[in-house]
Amino acid sequence: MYKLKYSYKFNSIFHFIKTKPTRKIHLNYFPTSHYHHQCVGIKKQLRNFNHSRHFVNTIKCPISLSRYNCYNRLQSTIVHQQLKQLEQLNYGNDDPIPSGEKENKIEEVIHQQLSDHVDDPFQKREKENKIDEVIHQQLSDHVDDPFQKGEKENKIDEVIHQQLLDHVDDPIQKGEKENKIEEAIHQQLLDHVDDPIPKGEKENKIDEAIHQQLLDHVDDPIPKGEEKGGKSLIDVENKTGEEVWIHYKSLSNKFKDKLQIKDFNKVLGVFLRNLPTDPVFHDRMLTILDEVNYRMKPDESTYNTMMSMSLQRKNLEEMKYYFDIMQDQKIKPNTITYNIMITAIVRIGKATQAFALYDDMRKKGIERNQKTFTMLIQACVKTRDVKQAKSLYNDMLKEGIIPDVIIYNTLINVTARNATNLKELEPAFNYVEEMKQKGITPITSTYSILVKSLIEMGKRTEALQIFNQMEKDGCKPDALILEGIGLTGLKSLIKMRDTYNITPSNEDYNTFINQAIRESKFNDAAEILRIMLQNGYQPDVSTYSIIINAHIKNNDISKAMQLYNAMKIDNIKSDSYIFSALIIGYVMKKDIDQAFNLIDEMLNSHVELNNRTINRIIDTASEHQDITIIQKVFDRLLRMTNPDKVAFERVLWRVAQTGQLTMVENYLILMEKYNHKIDFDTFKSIITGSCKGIHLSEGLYWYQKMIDLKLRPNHLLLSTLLRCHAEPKYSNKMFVLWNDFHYFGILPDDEDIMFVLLICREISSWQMENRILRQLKDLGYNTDTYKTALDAIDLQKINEEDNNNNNNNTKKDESIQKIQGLKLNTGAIELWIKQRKKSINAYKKREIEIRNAKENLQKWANKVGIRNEAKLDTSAKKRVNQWLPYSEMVKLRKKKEEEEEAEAAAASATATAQANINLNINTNN
DNA sequence: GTAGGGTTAG
Repeated sequence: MYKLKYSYKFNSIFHFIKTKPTRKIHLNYFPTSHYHHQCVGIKKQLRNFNHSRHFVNTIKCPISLSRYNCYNRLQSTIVHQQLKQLEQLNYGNDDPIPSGEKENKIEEVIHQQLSDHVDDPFQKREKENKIDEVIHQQLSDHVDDPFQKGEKENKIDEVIHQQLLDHVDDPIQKGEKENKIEEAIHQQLLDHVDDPIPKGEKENKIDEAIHQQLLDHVDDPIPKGEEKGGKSLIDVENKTGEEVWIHYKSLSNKFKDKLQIKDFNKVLGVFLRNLPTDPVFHDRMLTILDEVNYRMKPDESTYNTMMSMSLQRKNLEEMKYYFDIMQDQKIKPNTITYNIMITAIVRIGKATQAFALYDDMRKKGIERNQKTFTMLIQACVKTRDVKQAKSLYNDMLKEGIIPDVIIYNTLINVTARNATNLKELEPAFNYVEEMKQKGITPITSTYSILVKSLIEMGKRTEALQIFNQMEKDGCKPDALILEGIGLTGLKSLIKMRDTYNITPSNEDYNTFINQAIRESKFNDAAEILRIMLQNGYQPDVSTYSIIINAHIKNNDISKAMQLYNAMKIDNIKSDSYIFSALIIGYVMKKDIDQAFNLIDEMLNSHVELNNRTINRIIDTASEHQDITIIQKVFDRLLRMTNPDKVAFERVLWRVAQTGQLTMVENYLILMEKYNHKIDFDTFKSIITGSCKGIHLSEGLYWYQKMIDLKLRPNHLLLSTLLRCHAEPKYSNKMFVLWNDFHYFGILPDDEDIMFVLLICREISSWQMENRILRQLKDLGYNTDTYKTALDAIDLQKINEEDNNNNNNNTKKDESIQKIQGLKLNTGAIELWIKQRKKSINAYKKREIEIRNAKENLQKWANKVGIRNEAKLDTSAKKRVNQWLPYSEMVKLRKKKEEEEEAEAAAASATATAQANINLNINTNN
């Protein structure tokens, strides 16, 4: 099977298929989901071109985008590919058809094909939905009767609700200054946004003006002289993103032909800057990239801008896609390209990958600059490696790069974050001295970092010294450093305004409001908002977001929605955080319909329903006792998005808590249908879910299933299972699990060992206890420690029982105490759990012992385990037989890989010989 | 004003 990479042009794929008529093809065309529909389109195209006998598969999309996005994207991308393809296939190079006619024909064909394509995903979707419906009906048939438990939950709900109401109402009844959020802040924000009509009118006028300009522009013939004059043909200066978009759309094809790559890049740059205020610019940027790809070759700036877009959208997969595709197109990444990649990777905390990119840069001779090193030093925050930061700083100096204030701040930050005492913080102060000597003035955040670190150490006096130092250095405080020294909310605002004579920024105001709300000083928050509005500052997304979130936390969705609607009038676009908060609010209230209305609105305004939000929604729905809630929610999510594997697994985790095997199975079927691989993590979710719901036999059922599928458990899973079975009545099952530690070569930790040994004591199985101690000895453990721990606990237990018996006839309340004590201490396990902290500390110094045990265990798993087979119980024996020794497995895997490589090499050779096209062929796997 | 960095948050 061939796997075609996404970077190949549609034509190349066609050629390839023509030359390899009998091959199965795995069409791995584009990794993002709007391209998923292109795959659908291409499949259809292939069928149109009589290649139906070729089996073309699409891959699953790693990114979930709404179908709305797909719909929009479909038009621009497919048109260009089809144009190219039609030009070559239908008309060749000699062009027998007069140009006007040709264009019309192409347009006709495209139009036809486009409408085919547009319909296709939806038709397919409909069919799928029907299947879903059936499955979901089946699933909901299996719902556990939730009402018994539900009643209890409702009561808890009631109590909480009452508490919240109390919390909100109390101040008013008492007439205290601290108020609920309601009237005060809320009303101000609402008042602020009255009168939407004048704004609308104003906008209409702007629209008209732009429209007129455009008409003028289009009518104007393009002056020929300007073409090569280097003067830009498209004017983006002093224009809003919206204006540029309208301008761009109005340009004729002929005019666009005259545009150079620089012009397109400029437009992309404008759109990028507009992305934070309106996510619709994401689609617009993709459209521009399509046009560039159609008309010419993008350059590194084009892709850098696209990657910067991905950086903003926090979409690393998308970014990697651009990074790969630009190299496929033989466009060389530059410093900026790498800086963007490194920034993104450091932000997700993968320091080693970031350093690998740095090495890559050095190998390729790509210059590093200040920004590169800032991010690399920043990566050391995550690895807690101050030395590495220092050495990177030295590397930087060696390369002749002059440090600036941000580099110093980062260095100081790395040092401060890892300092636990004044001595460790000293290098940070040295950096401050060094920068001052080099004539670089520290800024507020420089002091801020130090103050924060000192406060965390409990060094308040020193923190205040730094704050005073800042004032002496002529540096003005901001909301953050004031918070550092303990000033927040309204107090902080007044201090800033009256003592320091500083006009707070919009961010300062937002911080103050946030602080006040956090401290439940709602009247203060309202006052801050009043001052803010009075001073002519407009509330922005953050202001709204802070207050909406406060409402949601107070369980007041209607107030939150009022503000949401107010934002619309205020013409501020809600971001994914706001939507997410509101949707969660509705799910908490079990109002699924409203939640999904909001999701619809969210998608319509081009805010992506990201996996983070999807998973939050699922988690919130999970918390309801009523299992149908999460089923309903997930069902509807499936209809409109493409939830990731983790989302499925979260649902499985919750569903498994009901202990219903068929329900779990149905979700597994569903998961498979959505092309998600069912692997260890999937079973981990199911098994831990079963354990949480105390459905132990179901948990073991899935565990067995997992092993049947030749999936290997890890320590955490085995340990979890072992712990749930740590009761005398489950002792047999527990010993099977204990054996599995050895079969799978997983080293039990001290807690695991104690759990098993304690159960042996509880059921008085000396034989088993001895066996386990022998095994441990084989592994190189010092078994005396465990024996001592066991004996200590046993003694206590006996003592307590004795006491209890002796005191039986004394004072009544004392005996009640004893009975309660006994209840808590039934079983040695509980007793040990209470004390285990001590014992774990006692074992801490045994690192070498544990390392040796690991090695021994591996040997044991490979050889001894099988030799000792006779001693094992039957189900364990079966398991051992299923599992080859590790080294055998490695050998087999290597052999398989080699075979596949050989096959691929042969296939590749023939492919290149037959088709003289630039196609890379990868083996599957 | 073609693209990239630190301190804070929902």
